[in-house]
Amino acid sequence: MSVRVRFAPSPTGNVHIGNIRAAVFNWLFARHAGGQFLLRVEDTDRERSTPEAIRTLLECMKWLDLNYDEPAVYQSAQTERHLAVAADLEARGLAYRENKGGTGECLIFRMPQDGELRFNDLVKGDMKKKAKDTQDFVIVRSDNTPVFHLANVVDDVDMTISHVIRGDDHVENTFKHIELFKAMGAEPPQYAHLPMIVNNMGKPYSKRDGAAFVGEFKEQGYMPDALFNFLVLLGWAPGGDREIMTRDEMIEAFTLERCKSSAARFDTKKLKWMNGEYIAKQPRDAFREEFLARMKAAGVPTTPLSGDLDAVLDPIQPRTKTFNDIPANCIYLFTEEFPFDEAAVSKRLKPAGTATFLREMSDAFEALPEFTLESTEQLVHAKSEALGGMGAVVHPIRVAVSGLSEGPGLFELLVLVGRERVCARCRKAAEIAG
RNA sequence: GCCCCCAUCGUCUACCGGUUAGGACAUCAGGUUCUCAUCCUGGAAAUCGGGGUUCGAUUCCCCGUGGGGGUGCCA
Repeated sequence: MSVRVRFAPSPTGNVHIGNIRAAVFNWLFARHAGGQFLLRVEDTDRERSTPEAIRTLLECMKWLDLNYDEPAVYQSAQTERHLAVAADLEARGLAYRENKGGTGECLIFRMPQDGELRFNDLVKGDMKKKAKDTQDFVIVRSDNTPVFHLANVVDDVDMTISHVIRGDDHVENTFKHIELFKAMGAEPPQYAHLPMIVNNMGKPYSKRDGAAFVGEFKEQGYMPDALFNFLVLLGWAPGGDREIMTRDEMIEAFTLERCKSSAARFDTKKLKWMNGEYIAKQPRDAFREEFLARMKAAGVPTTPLSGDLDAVLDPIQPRTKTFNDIPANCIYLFTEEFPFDEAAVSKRLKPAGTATFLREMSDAFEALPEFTLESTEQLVHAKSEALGGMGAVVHPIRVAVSGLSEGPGLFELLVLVGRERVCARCRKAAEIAG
């Protein structure tokens, strides 16, 4: 039987990180097996399933490059089919009507009462449950709309899904779903239930724990490949010591047998580290594009005060952890209107004598026959001997010129800013220093 | 309450009966460097508890404890 899997989210306007992880695993599984990965939009909730919400979902898929092999299926278009199956089930006595809860008659599917129900979960292993511990369940509401269980199974049958890979929270549902498959005379798919992604408290990861939706990671400046790679490592490991991998390597190595069945905590620190690794290795063109977008969004000019853009990007790219910290980290290279970091000012500019020192430096820079990496370094070295250490010279200059206590190498920075501006900034900082 | 599942450093994980229990993030201490980032070296850091099975258990089984999930005319 050929491998056909699906990602079946309901479009709510946001795609939860745990949900997209399921999509990632489905995608990897399909690609590894050379099968099909399909998208089914479970848009039966008319309230929340707006065109906007669907667009957001599709954008997330695209952003993470989770390409699907057939046109997306919209569940809302299958309602007639769901109800037809329900009617058939009722006609065959497999479901019955009852006014449960007094809101009108609904259709209830009959679960077996004797024996044991079981299935082999590809991640969790042999799963079993006594039939008496299960309950009949509603498949069509009193307002004649199909319930999730029915719609989900009917669609899986129609789409000839071979493997259902989904979150842990569906384990119990599986016993119901399998009975539904059997009632429809269909072979149940293979199941694989993925562990949940939890927060520091071990609770399901939610908005309260930080970025919880794919869109938020995008906004915060994470690269899709980095997020993808990080997500893959939550509940799965390729074996050996590999962590940062290309998609092809992941596809090659991915198997459900290597999936864990215990919950995984979402560690933002590691994601951030990984993102930095991906950004550093990113082609310059892609980085430049993202850089420009972030600067524009922050309202910062995108033409360097001097030199060409790539000369500025050289020292910036390897230092960038997330795209959204770009503007603050290099604004001083693009405008004179840059802020001074308070802590840096009090530590490096406030000490007595700094004002005088900066004015001297300004004069000294002015007097240099040429303003280069070598000449500035030579000058600073000379000064440092008189002042007891490079640090005493380098730090105040750095803060004066960039407003920050960290960044590219000082001489690189000086040349990037240019002599004229360096001198002006030193004098201006001298005033701040008092 | 009842049902189901899970359990290795702080975190993500490797190990599929015999290892000084490995790696990564984070962290700490050095080194390189003008800062930061990078890079290099080193440190601290784990098998939830109790029973079995076995010559030998992190690994297999049982119980306990802890955590999670389910128990909707939500999905």
